[in-house]
Amino acid sequence: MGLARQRSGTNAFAMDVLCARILERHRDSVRVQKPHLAVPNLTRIIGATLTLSNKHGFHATTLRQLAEASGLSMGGLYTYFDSKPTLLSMILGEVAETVAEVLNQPPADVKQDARKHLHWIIATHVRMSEAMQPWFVFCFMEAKSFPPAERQRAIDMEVMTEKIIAGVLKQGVASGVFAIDQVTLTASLIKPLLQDWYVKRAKYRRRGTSIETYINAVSTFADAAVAGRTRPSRVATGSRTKSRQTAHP
Amino acid sequence: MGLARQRSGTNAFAMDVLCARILERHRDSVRVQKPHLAVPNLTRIIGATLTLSNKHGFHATTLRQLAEASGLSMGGLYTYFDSKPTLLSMILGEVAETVAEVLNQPPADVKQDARKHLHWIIATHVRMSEAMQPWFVFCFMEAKSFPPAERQRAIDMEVMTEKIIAGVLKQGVASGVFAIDQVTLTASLIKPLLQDWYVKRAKYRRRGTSIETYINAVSTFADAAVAGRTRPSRVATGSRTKSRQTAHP
DNA sequence: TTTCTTAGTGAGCGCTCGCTCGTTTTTCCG
DNA sequence: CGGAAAAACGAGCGAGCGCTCACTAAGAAA
Repeated sequence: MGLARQRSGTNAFAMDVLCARILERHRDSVRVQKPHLAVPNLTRIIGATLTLSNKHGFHATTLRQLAEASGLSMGGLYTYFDSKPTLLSMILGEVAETVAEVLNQPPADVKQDARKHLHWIIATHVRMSEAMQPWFVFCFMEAKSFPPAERQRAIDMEVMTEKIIAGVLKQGVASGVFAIDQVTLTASLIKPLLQDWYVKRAKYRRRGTSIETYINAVSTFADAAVAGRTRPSRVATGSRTKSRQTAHP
Repeated sequence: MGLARQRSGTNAFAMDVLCARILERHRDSVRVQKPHLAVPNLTRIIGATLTLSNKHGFHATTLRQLAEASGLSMGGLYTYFDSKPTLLSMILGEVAETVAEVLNQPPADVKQDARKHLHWIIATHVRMSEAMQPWFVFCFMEAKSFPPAERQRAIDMEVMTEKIIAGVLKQGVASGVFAIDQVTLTASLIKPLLQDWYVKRAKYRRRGTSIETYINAVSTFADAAVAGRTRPSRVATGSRTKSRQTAHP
């Protein structure tokens, strides 16, 4: 909702926008009331948490490091969360909410055409994970050390994305555009192709692989796998929809 | 070398075989000399390390838990390694060595045919990761918290596998069997398909997806992506080579 | 100005960590 | 056997963890 109203031209995935959403959701547990103080502080806390955790792991990140990196004191941190696990669940919750919100609202014109829809999901997911890379890496790498409730939420998030893909594949098979005999398995093989972009981001950066090149390659790869009748020879490069998630550069 | 001499019928990827190889490599730092004591003890230590680390993370696994789970005392553990990071590098080193050894020695008949070779790599990698699942998961999930030297080794391992795939793709393009314009990028998209089997093993187990089904699906997927002229309609199910890594059930 | 509220501080608490070392138990061979 | 060498033990160490709380600074209300 906060996300849907986002003006185009503003980055809906910017740190401070996401952190403002976190604040809204945790308004009664965060003890700082004034947004003009709370938003920048929480932004620095979350930013430091993502940076440090993605380097050494969340468990290995100490609150003293976090205090130093975010410019607050030990006690100051505890006016923004009541325990270290809470901090973790703030991040996970925001990612889960955002992913669900974005992927479940494809533009109307895209829904009609299974192949278009598949390409939209690929492009949207890759671009979203690019804009929120530290967040995605955090969820992926730390999921196993989450407390049970958060862990289940991470699994649900994974399952949801796969179900969305599977749904599109099924639609494509029904309308005769795709020819797949194991829809679920195919969907679960497309998923890791989306994840590779953020899990191994450093490798692609080193090689100079652009996000458009990557989206194009995955789309071509997926097209070949779903083996439709009308097989396009190439996916248009840089084809962006008008939707908000492409607002960032 | 220890691996190459393995008799067929014996599981070359069994815990105790791998741990015996670790002992050999660390003979001068392990203080227990007698193999009939050292092998079973180290096997229990490594086993407990993998189990506990894959559940909570290596960093969160304490030496007291490890002592309890392996049936040794705190002090007893330290006759097998001199520090916690050493224990980590024992595991990583063994995986790196084994992967390199196995994937770099394809059967002679397979080397000639690029498509066969690609299928062999897929089947071999998936079967190896199945037999050594906890080891592979450990390396994948803990890589970011390795000390720099070990971390580089993990990256090298990743790069090596990808290079092997890329090499086969290049060969296939040269011999006209494959038609790909971005060999490296295609290779780096095949890699996560191999990893998904062990990273998300629980999901596939829950769904009852057999290893043969998975190998077959990935092979078909890859075949479609490399878009050769002579396109086989289906990969033979359960086609095993005579090589040692298929000895386990 | 004075008072009251909110945001932020940091030394210190209880606890557990990785690791050590003097001691005890087990093994093995003459 | 007996006894020395090898292996295993586990209480204890200093360090550093997550977290607390008596406190101060600063802005708003009176």
